[in-house]
Amino acid sequence: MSPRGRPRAFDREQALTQAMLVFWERGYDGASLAELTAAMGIKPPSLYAAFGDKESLFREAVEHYQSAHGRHTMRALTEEPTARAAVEAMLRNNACAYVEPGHPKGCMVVLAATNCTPANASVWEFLAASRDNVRRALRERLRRGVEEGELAATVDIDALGALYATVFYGLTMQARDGVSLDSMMTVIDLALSMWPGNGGGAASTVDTAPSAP
Amino acid sequence: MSPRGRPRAFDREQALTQAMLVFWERGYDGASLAELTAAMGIKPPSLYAAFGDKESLFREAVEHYQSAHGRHTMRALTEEPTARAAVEAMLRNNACAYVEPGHPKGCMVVLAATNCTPANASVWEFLAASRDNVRRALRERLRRGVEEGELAATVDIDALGALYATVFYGLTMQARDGVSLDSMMTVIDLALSMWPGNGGGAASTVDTAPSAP
DNA sequence: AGGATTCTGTATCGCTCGCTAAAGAAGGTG
DNA sequence: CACCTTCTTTAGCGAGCGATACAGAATCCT
Repeated sequence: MSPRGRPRAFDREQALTQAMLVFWERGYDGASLAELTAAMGIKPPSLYAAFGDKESLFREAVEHYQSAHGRHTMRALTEEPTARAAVEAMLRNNACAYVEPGHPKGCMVVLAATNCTPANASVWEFLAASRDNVRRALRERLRRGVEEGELAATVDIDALGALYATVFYGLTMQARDGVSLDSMMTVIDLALSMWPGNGGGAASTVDTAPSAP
Repeated sequence: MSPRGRPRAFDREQALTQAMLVFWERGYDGASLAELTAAMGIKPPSLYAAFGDKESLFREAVEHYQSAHGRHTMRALTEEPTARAAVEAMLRNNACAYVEPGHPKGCMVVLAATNCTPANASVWEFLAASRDNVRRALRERLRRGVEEGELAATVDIDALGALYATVFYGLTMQARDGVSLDSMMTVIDLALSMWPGNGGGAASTVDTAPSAP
């Protein structure tokens, strides 16, 4: 039951990966069709036949990114046994992913369209919605932590969620600006040292400068 | 001693302000000459005569931004009496500035060129250098805090500086994504609650959900 | 006044953008 | 084999980009 007509001469998945890398590094507007087709090893008509237009290709590239590199985030927030472990895993796994060799630094969902122009408004909203999903999942995980007795009922869920979201998105800027993984891990140490009910507070944590587990 | 020739028919400072607003919202690449000249109320030849080329105009716009809106940052880090007050003023003043009406949200130095393309590489480096200046000034202020006895000599200056830089840059993403000033202020409350030697730690701060001073 | 100088508006320039028409190439199906 | 379908290639479309040539207008200096 093979498809009729001339078979496709390139690997669609592989081409999509290359497109993702270009979008990741250049952003949506900054990635030109010329650079995309060159990286994918195909000509424009093949791209349009296989992926639609530039925006459709971008959306597929983002989904590919989320399943290949951003996977940690939602997995941590849904599968880790405790809220604290979830936040820690989310931050540490992403920090590691941000500086892996072989791809641009930082989070594609944050960096691929920071400016909203009339031309890319729908792309911006697409990424903004994804970022809001993370914020919502983070709050939800904290709420579950309260429900399960891990966190005191008096803890301000929204405030704590906003703090770790801020750190989360700040790490992407740090990574893109070339900050080392060690530095990011120490930032995460500090950010987690103020987890509610952690006891000692920040000072002791800073003084002993612990390393990541 | 007036200049010879036909006098300029527009206010250079005012035109620069309008250009700054366009770059702030659209980013360097996303701001077209058409939109810039329309906002400035002038035609392309006037722009090129007064500002050079697009990149020179952008650099001037960034300098204008830094003296008009980013002024708080370096002022706080150099003029506040204590390191803690400096960090707090830097974060709070910027959070307020990020959501002021009348201009785009978030920090222009962070948002105007997040992606580095061959065409805008020098612009990217210009902004990245400015961000590194903030990191350096932040570390320097903390180091001074140790020198003056405000912070214990055992405190890890680099780690603490990296943490507040991460929060600082994360706040810009939060602001651009529409997070409220209240939420950002609460994030700053939490981030400051783990200042070394703060005593109680985070839990009590979260429980009482204090408001900003 | 007359000339020198500088700014302004019109009308482009060459280039790159995202995208596509048209023809040839490679497979299946009779 | 002829025929149909689908992909690939070449070539180029209209639009928008950053930047400018040119002529006219406004000011100063002599």
